[in-house]
Amino acid sequence: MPELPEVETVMRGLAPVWVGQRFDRVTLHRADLRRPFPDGLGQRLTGATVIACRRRAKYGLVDTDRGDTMVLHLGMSGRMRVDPDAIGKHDHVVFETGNGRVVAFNDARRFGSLDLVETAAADAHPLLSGIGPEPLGPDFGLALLAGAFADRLAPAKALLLDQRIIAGLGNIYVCEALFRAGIHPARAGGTVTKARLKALAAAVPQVLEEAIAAGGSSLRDHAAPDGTLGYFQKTFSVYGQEGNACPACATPVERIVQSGRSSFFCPRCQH
DNA sequence: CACGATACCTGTAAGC
DNA sequence: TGCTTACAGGTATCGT
Repeated sequence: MPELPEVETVMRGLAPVWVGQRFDRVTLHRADLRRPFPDGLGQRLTGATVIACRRRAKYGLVDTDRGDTMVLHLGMSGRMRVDPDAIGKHDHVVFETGNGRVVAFNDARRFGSLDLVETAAADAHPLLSGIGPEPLGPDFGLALLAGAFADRLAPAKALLLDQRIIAGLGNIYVCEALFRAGIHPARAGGTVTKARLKALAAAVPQVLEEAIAAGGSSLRDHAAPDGTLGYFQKTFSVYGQEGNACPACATPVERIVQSGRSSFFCPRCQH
């Protein structure tokens, strides 16, 4: 589910519930997700007060006053359920804070992960150290894209999905950004024109900002951190629109599979 | 090194 | 209706 805008939305929603609050109880309903939980996770968090909820790439970071940072990844199906009516089957970790709020880390497919590292070393965490610049930050722009695309044979789609190049883009927003920039997803990176790279440099932050503003786009199994389901309806220009009219030229949107993943594009607008 | 394919796990929806 | 199959927003790892 979650790409950068969804994780951003989740962390923004978590902040008012957690920041300034102490973890009274942390209950683990299993010992691992994608990987084992770190030793002493519950003890290290219990009694700690949350200082900040933030995001890096698709990772949510929760800093505590003990100098620890919880690093959580929502995988494909992860959600943070706030004040759930009941603890369900896939609520793997349950956090109870001093304000009486309950947050459950729910992840049916268990592709997510949860780790705890020293805050000072968070950037050096093996999951985070190799990740490229934030697309909404100052280091992203035409120069970065031009450098990353130059001489590359890999398709534009694959380059944008590569977290070492840019942080936080996933299948949906890559499809949308390529559409806006008029770039065919299968075009080799090195053959994308300068003009289209420039359009892409503008399109990437644009699609992300719009999604964040919309409260995070979502598919059917995504919920806002406060449980609100109101933003299910966001539709995309090309993502998931196979056979539907391109919003720009009305040509039917096509789907191809690249590296086992669906790419949606307009065959007339994207080259 | 660059790139593609596959595995991980479960739920949902479409197809027969 | 029931069973089977395809597919899902991510990442790590293993071939070629």
